[in-house]
Amino acid sequence: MTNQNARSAESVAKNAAPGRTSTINTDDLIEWFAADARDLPWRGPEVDGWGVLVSETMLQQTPVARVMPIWREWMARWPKPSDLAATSQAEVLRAWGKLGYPRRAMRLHEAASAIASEHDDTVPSDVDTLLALPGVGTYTARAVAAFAYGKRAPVVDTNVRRVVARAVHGEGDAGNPSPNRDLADVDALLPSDDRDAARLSAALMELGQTVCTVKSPGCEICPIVADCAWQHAGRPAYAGPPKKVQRFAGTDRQVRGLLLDVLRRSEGPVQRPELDAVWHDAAQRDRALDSLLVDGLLEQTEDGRFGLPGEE
DNA sequence: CTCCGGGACA
DNA sequence: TGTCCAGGAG
Repeated sequence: MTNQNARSAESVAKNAAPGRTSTINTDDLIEWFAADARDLPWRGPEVDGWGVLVSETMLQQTPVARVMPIWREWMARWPKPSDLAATSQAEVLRAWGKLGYPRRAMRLHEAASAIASEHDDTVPSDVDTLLALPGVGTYTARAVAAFAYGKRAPVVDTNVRRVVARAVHGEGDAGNPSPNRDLADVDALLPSDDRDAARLSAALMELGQTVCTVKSPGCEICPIVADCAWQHAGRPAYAGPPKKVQRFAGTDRQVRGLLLDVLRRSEGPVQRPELDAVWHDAAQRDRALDSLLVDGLLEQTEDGRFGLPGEE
């Protein structure tokens, strides 16, 4: 195992100066991950690119605990992209359940069709090819390349951004996302070897999720605390611009969720009054219903009822 | 920059 | 009640 970021006398000296950029010991992090990583189902050796793509899509803005049962069910029902592609949108939306952001399910369904028809039913390993798939963005494309195919690709999610902001830059937390800067920061940390780089990417995410957390970081058990610029700077509080908080209660998002839940739980299309019952504000209800139709998450039947797409 | 779900936990 | 959670797209 090679390590391009071995700690040097110079970097240790730099670490001692608060507020300065530091270099973390990537070997320590990789070793820690090998010993302490959680045993998540999509990390199994038998999991292929499809399993990783499904897990990464489900994990977008969604906690691990909620994803696990749904991911297992999907893998059992649809072990290959073509299996999902052959399924109706209505069935896919029901199986997505209450994971949230159901447009993800529609995009994954579209991606499965593209993979089946254009990529020989095999999830691509090339980042640019992955990026062309619906629902696959900067994060997911690199996560699949690294975790499924062991490639060297900077994988930057909210956790990695926080770890880098702290350990490398000595800041309390990351500011607004800046994709190019974030990718460059992480790229600079990655060993040149593909396998080691992929392991480090997984380790950085795991550290941010389980140790270097937002509220109560476990610095006392952190494998790279000796090199952490934030630690050396006295763990300063976040000093950047205030982060934007999105409301949920009372928003169109909530109404859309309530409407869709009626359809998920019904056998087939329902009459308008059944939908109207879920929300008091008629104008907002209509707006939400219309947006669901526009998004293709709902369809209207010939006789005026509403149902999940692709349903009779 | 705004919108897009939903649940758990302080 | 507020906050966070393996983001992506318009």
